[in-house]
Amino acid sequence: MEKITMEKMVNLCKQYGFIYQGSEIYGGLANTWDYGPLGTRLKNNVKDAWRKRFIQERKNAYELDAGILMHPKVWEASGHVGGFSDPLIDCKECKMRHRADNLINDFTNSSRADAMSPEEMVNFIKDNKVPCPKCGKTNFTDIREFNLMFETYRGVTNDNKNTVYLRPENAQGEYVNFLNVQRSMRCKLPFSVGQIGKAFRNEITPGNFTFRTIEFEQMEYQTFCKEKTDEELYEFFKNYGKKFFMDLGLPGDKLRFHDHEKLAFYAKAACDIEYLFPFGWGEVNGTHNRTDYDLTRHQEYAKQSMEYLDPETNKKFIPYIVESTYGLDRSVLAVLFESYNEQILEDGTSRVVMQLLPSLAPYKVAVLPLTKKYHTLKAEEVYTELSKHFMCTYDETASIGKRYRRQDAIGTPFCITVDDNTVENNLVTLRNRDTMEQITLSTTEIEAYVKERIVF
RNA sequence: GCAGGUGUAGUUUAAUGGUAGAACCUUAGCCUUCCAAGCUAACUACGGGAGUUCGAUUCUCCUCACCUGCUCCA
Repeated sequence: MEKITMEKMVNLCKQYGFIYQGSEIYGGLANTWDYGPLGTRLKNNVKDAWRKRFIQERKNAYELDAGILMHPKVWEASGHVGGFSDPLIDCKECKMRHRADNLINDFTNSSRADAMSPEEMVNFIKDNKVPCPKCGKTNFTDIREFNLMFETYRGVTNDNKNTVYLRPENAQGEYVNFLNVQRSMRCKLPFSVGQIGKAFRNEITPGNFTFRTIEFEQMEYQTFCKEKTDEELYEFFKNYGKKFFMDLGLPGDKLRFHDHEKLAFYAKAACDIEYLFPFGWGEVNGTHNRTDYDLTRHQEYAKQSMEYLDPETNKKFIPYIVESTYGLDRSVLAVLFESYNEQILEDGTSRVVMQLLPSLAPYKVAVLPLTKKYHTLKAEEVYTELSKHFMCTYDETASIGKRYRRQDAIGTPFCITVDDNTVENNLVTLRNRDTMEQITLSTTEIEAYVKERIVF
């Protein structure tokens, strides 16, 4: 089997309608991608799979759909405004860009820069002649703050007071609604609130196709709990997450845990799940123990109590949060890479097979009339009926062999051929993509046969 | 954002200072009763801009995008 490169995957995705370059006719906008008809189906199926595992099949789990635009104070409370832009600095000699805080911390082997202002960092670097790690010289630009949030404006004037931000993470939607959900759904700790939605980060880094984009979709899961249980839950979600990816068809030996040594300011523990992409290990999930940091901050900034009243002890406290975030675009990309399979057949020709799980495949069934002349009407009838139950496609052009190959290339698990036997006896031939087996089924049996095999 | 590379139909590519040839794909027709058959047609390209030139896809500059590496990643 040939190893697939990133470039090949980009072309494949374009050719078959999974993913197109964003704004392509204008030359593209860097690190934006549009999902085509098949990519959209695949993505939705991954969402549905996640929803099933994390909302439907779990007790005390609820889904939320919060706004992308939130009150600006949310981002002050969360720490994204102000203290949370990267202090970037460039070496004038070799043009290498660095983070000033990392430069100082690495130089002093401490974390002293974390408490410094940008001016203090610049002065420290000058006074101590901190060298550029690449060229060894000390000749840096001033610090330029790079805020990762996209800004937009509320109202008709571009007045600073009306600045609002596109959310850089979804979690705050759950946090600010913590008490709403708790009250209206009558939740007891621990309970979870999940959300699927877009987030935006104004990053300057390269993309690796859809792995890193400026607009991306997350599936995330916030579990509110008592402090005494959080370690246990944290471990649980790490493992539950890995199982989820394996259920998507990713093999265990291409998944690994990666514990963070350097923790974000709010986290007590952080662990990524990484998948082995062609370009190396890449994060597909992050599980964090965010402690009571976020709710405490919101209580402070909003001047609203964020406390939960424990009905057993009648004591009030701010819950701890275990967050587990799944990168949707990254999950889809991993599934695409894992599914790609180019097979050499006995006659020497090859077929590209996207071995997507039937539950994830964009189309579950392709209806193919054996000949255009005699079988089209009956085939359309079969197609119309099956379309009521799941996504189907229909193809009557070119030879039957070519049509099988087309479906192989987009991962359709089942092809149904309509021939004389269908017209006369309502019997179709169903061909399985993975086993290449062909069975004869009555038209009334197809629905049950397929439904049984597309459950996630 | 840095360094290197790439940019010709949907894809893979050829040639050229005188506006481009192919294969596959796609579409239509003929044929065809199960795995990219054949025949006949059709469609479609020099990433964008500026400059040099009588003339630029080709040379120069700028720009945009992608790829690889670095860097970064809440």
